[in-house]
Amino acid sequence: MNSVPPSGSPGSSGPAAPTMRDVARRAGVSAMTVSRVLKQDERVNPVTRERVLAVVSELGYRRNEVARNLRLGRPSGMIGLVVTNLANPFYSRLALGAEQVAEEAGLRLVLGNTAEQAQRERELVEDLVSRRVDGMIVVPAGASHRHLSPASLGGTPVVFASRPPSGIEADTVLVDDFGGAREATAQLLAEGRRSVGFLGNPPALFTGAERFRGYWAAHEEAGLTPREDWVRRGPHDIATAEAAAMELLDREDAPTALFCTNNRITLGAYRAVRRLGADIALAGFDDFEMADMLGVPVTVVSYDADEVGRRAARLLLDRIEQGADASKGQARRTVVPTTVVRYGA
Amino acid sequence: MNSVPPSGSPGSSGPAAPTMRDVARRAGVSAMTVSRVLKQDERVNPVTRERVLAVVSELGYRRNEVARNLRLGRPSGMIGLVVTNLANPFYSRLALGAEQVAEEAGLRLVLGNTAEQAQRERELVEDLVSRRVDGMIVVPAGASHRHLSPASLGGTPVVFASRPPSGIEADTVLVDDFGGAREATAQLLAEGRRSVGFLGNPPALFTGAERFRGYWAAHEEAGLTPREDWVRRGPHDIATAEAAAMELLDREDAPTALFCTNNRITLGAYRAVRRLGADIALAGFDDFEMADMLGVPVTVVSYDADEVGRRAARLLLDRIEQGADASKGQARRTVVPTTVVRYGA
DNA sequence: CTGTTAGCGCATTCAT
DNA sequence: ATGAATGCGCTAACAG
Repeated sequence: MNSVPPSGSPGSSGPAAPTMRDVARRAGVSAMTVSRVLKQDERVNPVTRERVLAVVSELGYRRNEVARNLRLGRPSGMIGLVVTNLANPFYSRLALGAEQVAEEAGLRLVLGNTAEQAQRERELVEDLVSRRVDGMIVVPAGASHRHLSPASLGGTPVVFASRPPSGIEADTVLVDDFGGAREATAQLLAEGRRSVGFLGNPPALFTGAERFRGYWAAHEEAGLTPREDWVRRGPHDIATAEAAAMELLDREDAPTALFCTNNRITLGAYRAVRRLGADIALAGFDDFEMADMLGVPVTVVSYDADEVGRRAARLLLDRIEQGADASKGQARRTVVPTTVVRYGA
Repeated sequence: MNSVPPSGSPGSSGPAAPTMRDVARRAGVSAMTVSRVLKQDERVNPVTRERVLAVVSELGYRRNEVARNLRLGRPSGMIGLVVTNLANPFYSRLALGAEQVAEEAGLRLVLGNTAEQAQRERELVEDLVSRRVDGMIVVPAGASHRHLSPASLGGTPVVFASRPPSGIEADTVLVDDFGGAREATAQLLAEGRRSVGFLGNPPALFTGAERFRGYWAAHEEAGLTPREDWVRRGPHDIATAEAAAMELLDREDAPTALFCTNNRITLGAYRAVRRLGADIALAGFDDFEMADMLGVPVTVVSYDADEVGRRAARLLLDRIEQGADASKGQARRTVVPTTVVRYGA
């Protein structure tokens, strides 16, 4: 599918990048000496060093890191980042956080977007292993993740982010989906909104299931049981959320509040509330700008998406440093905390 | 299916990934035959092929693409993407667009974030060249871009995105900053808002300068001259934009409309308008959700950020295919169009 | 201090 | 249809 070979140069190959030998020849030394100079090896005659450096800059020579890594038996010095949807700000922040940590360790990030397609994920991961990445961070797409086990990856360390692996053990960074949803829902209930509807992610998605669990738990702790007919687990964008909210709110026994599983859903619900002019309180996962300017009470579950990426990268770096023993040791799981923020009406 | 990695030495280095020779030995053939099988070379005995493939799957062997590319004298099959701020949705969409096109060509994306620091950009670019990327897409940060010329990059093709290079010629993809700003401002003027303030980016930024030019041009075309004291080029986030807008609007001779150079500025201005309860029309670059629900008239300059990334990637692929002749041929410049959308009061 | 030898994993060329 | 030699660019390990 995507195995189109990288385009070589069909025509006249341009002036090939100079090699160490080119530098060596021009400086009247051996390649080894050039190598030593570039490696900051102290035991090189200062005069020789200067001469070499002069030629290096004259020729615009750059050490070929690819060949270097090969010779040193090292991986590529890159880590793979496989996300499901880079257009989602959550994942671009995650990428940013991961990039920061990787950068500090001198590692580069190779990006892949799966668009939630398990098949693409498979190919991507395969390709990254073939490129000898040091490790990878994956937001898993499909249901089965056996193809992501260290074994089938030839030992390349993997860290899961945002969603846990199923069927295998591996380091994982999650958001406190359950706790955040529970706290936000509890907030609504505590404010006297006793009938809270649910709008959002399908249960097949880990985050969807967890947030629904939290919504439910908050009710139980308040001695309540949510009404199933106030639960809508279909909407996935602003438009469908708006429609679902309209349908939920525009009737006799409508709920007096809604819990939404992400900010797109919240925005859709908000539109419905505005159109109906009803006194409905909103709560939702994901903070967003303007939440305080909406004119209706909004409770938001906020968290640091960058931190998810940073932690994932740190876990991965740990594994990478462990080398062969990476597969040993317990899989670690860390949960990034959430904060519930209440914006006044 | 189940691969049992050979138990490695108890020391440090884990079970090294199997090589072609390992496969060859186990299959009782030469490495060359394995290579041929993996290359889909037809002239291999079908029986031999099957035997080899069996061992490949048994050992979980993966061809080392790094070594392969080195041997073939090819670059790494990756393209570098250097952006100034991945947290900005514009750039994450750009990345997504570039990834799509790269993916189709079988190329991977290597990501780097400069945080607008020229020094980081320099290092990043240097590193990418050393890693032998096929080419790179850069949103340039500093003022001088000579370090990004094909010459100082050893011939690695570069495409500029969002901002043009200064001092060198290179393929570039821009957004119609001028046209969009002009049209949005003209819209305000046509609606009878004859006094339009300006809020936004410093002129040092290309986009800031262009959008200001557009703002100015719209006035001239209407036979007007903007009042300098209605221009605020300092604000860079919501808070500072809100403050600047407050200061601009809360006085006798306040403008009746504001043009904002990006959506963060627009949101800040909106906050000020809401707080003052004044009849102020807003126009701004960048579309955003909820623009139609703000309760004040808002005109927005919308454009396809993915398209910027896609076009940049296509230009780059062109250059890459040209091979040595990449430096030849005119630098091409393409401008992604903008659409002005008017959201009712 | 500096050079020579050898080889990382793979594929081209030339053999058989 | 298959294998042996050779080298991509680089560097550890040994000379000297």
